[in-house]
Amino acid sequence: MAPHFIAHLDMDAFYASVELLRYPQLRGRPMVIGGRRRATEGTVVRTLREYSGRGVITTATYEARALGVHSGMGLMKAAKLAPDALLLPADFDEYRRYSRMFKDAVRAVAPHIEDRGIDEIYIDLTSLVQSSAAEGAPDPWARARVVATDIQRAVREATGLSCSIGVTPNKLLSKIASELDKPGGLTVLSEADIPARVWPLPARKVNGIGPKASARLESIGIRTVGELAKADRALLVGHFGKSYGAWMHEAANGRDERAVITWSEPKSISRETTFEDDLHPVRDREQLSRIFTDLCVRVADDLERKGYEGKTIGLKLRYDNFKTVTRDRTLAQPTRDARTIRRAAGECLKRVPLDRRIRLLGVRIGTLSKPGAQAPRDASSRAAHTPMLFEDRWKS
DNA sequence: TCTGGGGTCCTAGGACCC
DNA sequence: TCTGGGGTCCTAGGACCC
Repeated sequence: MAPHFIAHLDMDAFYASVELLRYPQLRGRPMVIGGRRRATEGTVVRTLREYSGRGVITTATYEARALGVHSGMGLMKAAKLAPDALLLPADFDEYRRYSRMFKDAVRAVAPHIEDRGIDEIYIDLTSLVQSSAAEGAPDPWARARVVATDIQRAVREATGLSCSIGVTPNKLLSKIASELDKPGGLTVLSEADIPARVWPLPARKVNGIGPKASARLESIGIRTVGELAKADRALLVGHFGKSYGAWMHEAANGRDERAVITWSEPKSISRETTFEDDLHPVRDREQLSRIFTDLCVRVADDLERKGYEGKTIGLKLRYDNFKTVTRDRTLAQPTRDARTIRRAAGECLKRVPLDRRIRLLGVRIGTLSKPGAQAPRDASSRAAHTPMLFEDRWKS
């Protein structure tokens, strides 16, 4: 089979880098993005020391990372490590604008791209590498490197931002490769490079092996990708199940057949919020009710704006001890109406214990479809017989 | 002063259907 | 009454990713 040339492109410290375009005088200083915007929009730029409240770091500049802080870290913890690091609130509208700009710039060079969120994409370079065979270098991997360099230049010219790219025969390896030489890196790996470049890495570097799985791997003496690749398949299947265990073994050996998908339908839409202070289910019920209704309205607005309706309404609730529960309910007909969503979510609320303070409240809608389109035929009529409405908790 | 907000996918049991 | 196999939908939770 002809080899594929798949790139993974990852913007370098994306949110922070966008902010530095606005505040170039801050360049070189440790800086993190995160937290809520102040109600009083006075001084936007503060230091971590001055912050109090909930929130996590969404992006840290490389200067801040050198001080031990990283994305996902709680801001209060980060403040202890780097009290003088600058803190900026996130401006997602601006980041989305730059996201569109860099993706458009890439698309102009290499149109076959898969969105993986605001700051990264996969790009299938195969046909470009093939079609450059006539005028380019004889080695296709050298030609892939040229294309990737063109892409990096296009991104920089369009946005002023830098990115890192990995090019390999598949998505899994490219995702690993793009991280190997950040920021501004370009790492090209073929099959033959896997033992030297990938096997020494911690198993955690494989996209899909998270904190839980890597901890369990360590408990059976597997720390690196190479150790995972050489592990007995049956052992992995025994520990992680047929599907996940076998996948892990394939992944560690650099095998991945997934195609670059240029578009897919959304599966769900949700809105959630973590409160500044935990709320009491009874004493703060009016505030909760307002927030609850607002979340439903925002979900309905999102549906409207994106042109979907949905059938399964979900409630998510996180208690002060961080335990999270969800409930959902499938309606007979899809909806995009805020009141209908609110009513269904309200029914979900009645099925959840309310004996602790609440940290987070969220509303979700799934089983999406386009209104007007013929709904997928549902032979079952179970969804149609809805239980009687109880008295509304957190009545709207 | 731990731990945001938006997602996807998987598992597993029970209901229900053929 | 003692017994199938396969398939889909619904629900709850959890791992993982950006």
